[in-house]
Amino acid sequence: MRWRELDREACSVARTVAVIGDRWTLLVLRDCFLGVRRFEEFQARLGITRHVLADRLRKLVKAGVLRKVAYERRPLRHEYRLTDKGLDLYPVLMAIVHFGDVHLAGRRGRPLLHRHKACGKLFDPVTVCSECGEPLHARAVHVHPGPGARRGECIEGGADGWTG
Amino acid sequence: MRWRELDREACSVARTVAVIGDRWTLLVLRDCFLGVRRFEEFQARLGITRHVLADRLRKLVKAGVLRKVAYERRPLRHEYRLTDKGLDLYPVLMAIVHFGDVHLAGRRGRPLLHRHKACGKLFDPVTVCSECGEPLHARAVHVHPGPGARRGECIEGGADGWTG
DNA sequence: ATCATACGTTCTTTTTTGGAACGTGCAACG
DNA sequence: CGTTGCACGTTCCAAAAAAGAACGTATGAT
Repeated sequence: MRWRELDREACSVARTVAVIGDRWTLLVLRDCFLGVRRFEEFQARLGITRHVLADRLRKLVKAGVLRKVAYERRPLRHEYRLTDKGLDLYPVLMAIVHFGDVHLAGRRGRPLLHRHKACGKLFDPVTVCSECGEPLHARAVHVHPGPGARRGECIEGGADGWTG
Repeated sequence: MRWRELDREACSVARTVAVIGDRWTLLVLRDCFLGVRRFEEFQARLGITRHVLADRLRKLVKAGVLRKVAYERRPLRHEYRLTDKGLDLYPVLMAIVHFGDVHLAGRRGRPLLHRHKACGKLFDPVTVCSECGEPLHARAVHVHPGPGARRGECIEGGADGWTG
């Protein structure tokens, strides 16, 4: 399987990975959620090659995650902003941040704190079941083919044996 | 910034991306959560090069996400299983799946359905605030430096301007 | 004129990946 | 005993992607 075939897999992980599954793309998105919008600022903060940055921004625009907005004419200048679709990646980024906070923070503690404006408190993101509201654990979920499944892809037999 | 410098950044996204921020690694983890454990099965399902698969499994073991377990002696054979740390990546994978389900599913619908054993219902993962339990939206979160922050990294000034 | 700014592109070198074959240890078959 | 098959990799070479630095372009400020 190559990059260009990934988005044709009948698997939501594969299709999403085709969009964001790249170290630079994820870091670009992190910066987007922190308010970065301009080419030069991404480049300076990330230390990414200009060539690769141009490529990743182009791909994110094509995927509908970012949009290019002119903020000045004469000379014409653009900036990159998250679309609504892009904002929907927030849970992915928060889940990544939380894993890092819990498992990879140095002894000084986590680098960034998050405050929920609605309740005013510092918080951690928690992934819960949409139906009962209880926190989700891998072992408490059973998975089976949906309408978009294709035979022999993504899930094959009983796929419950990961426990242990 | 190169791969090998990523994990030294004072940023939970960068550190997590240093572990999982790679297309193949994410697909390997997907398969782990679907019950795949053996080299040959990863290779057959993913179509990944054996060389790259060996490399990714080695890195995941080194990162403490997977562990190598002997399931047979004479000949000695190993399989790869998620550790507790690895199981903590479940919210990341579920967030990725959900984004794919919502934004990238074909017209036939989502490829996979998830049932919560605790309540018995088909569900979607929802990311909520640990303090008030309300669903999180990017615009409702304010971010500021924590104890592990380093000057000039990850967040610089007011970082609330991503809206719009 | 010269410099600075913002947003890229071009060029060359280094690193990573794809693809196929080979190596190892052992068991089962004929 | 020789052969086949399996599980788990490693090795080798060609192709693709990334790093690093310089160049291009349009404009406005000094």
